Amino acid sequence: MTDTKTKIAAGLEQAFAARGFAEPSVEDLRDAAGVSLRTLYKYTPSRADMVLAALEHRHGRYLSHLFNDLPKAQEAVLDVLFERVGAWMAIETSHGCLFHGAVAADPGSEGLRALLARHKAEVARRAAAATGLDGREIDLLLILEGLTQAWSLHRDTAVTSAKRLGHGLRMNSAA
Amino acid sequence: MTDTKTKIAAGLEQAFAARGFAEPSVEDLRDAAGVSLRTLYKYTPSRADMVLAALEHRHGRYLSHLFNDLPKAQEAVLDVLFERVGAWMAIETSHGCLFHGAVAADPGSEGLRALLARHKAEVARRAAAATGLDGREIDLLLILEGLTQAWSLHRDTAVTSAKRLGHGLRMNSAA
DNA sequence: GCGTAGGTAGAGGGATCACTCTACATCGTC
DNA sequence: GACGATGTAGAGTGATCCCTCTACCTACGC
Repeated sequence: MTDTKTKIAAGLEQAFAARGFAEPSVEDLRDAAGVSLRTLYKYTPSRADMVLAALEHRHGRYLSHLFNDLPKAQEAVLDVLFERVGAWMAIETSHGCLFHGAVAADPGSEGLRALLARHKAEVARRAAAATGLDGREIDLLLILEGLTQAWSLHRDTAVTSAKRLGHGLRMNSAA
Repeated sequence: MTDTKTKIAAGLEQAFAARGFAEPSVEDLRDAAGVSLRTLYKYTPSRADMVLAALEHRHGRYLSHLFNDLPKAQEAVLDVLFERVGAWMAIETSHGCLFHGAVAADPGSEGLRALLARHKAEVARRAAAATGLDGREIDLLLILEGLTQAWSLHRDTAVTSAKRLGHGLRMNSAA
């Protein structure tokens, strides 16, 4: 049996991703987590902690999805990354970044903001490393963010647009 | 006296922008709108309608802020637009796009999704028209979205990054 | 002077919610 | 076979929330 903590985190992540952060009640979250209310509160002592646990779990899954088993040739990596973002959106979330959504739902939480910053920084860092575009972390992050947001309205068109912007990035990288 | 409807919409917009969509109670919103509870419900018969009214108001203000009094020379317009986005974020919102935030807070609302789509489509359309980059609406939208999201973490660095990406866009636009 | 339109003030209902607590089940270990 | 750790089941509590409703006020046209 998978240990209880990750089972809870996985269930919470699914619930928040599917229904947003405002709507699901703690009892809904209990059902999604597949444990009793007492156990749920043992691992996540408040509803805010449930949000944090869900995002922490998603962070790990997102990094794996994007960066595992990338092609060796660095020129090919960028397109693959953008395609994987599109695939992630199609499978996991119909709308925007869950981390930004969590902060938007509760702008007063310092813990959420810190987690968001950490998540984005690590995505940008690993994207730059994987593509060889060191020093261009923020350019990469901007395209990735734009793709994530625009995908919900434009699907594959947004992916090809991100690829085009990414290629331009590599061109004037040499300059 | 400004008419009651816009006074309410302006107050609601400020309240949601400052405190998110989940936290403020209807009584908080009443205080922000500066009217009585009865009048508030007369113009916006449910809390969901209050969200819609606030976003409708912001839509108009955002378009004015971005597109009024742009320079005549189209080559200069793109940079001005990105700077205005940065200025908007600094003044109006510390975090992300309010429209995306509203959808994230209540993913089930069809009305919100429709409003989001309309808002983004009009921003992209007018940005393309103002810059002369017709046919590149989605590229422009992707940069604008990326800038809006990344600004909260990287401030001016995100603006200069958007400018760089925008210039690349113009270059291979000739190709 | 009076009616009407559009406003204020605020109490109250009915429902929901986050969270706690009691009582009981299961299982591996000595 | 007793025990401690870890789990389930679910009722109860106090607070909060959205929304309605009654009662009253003010400005203005005729």
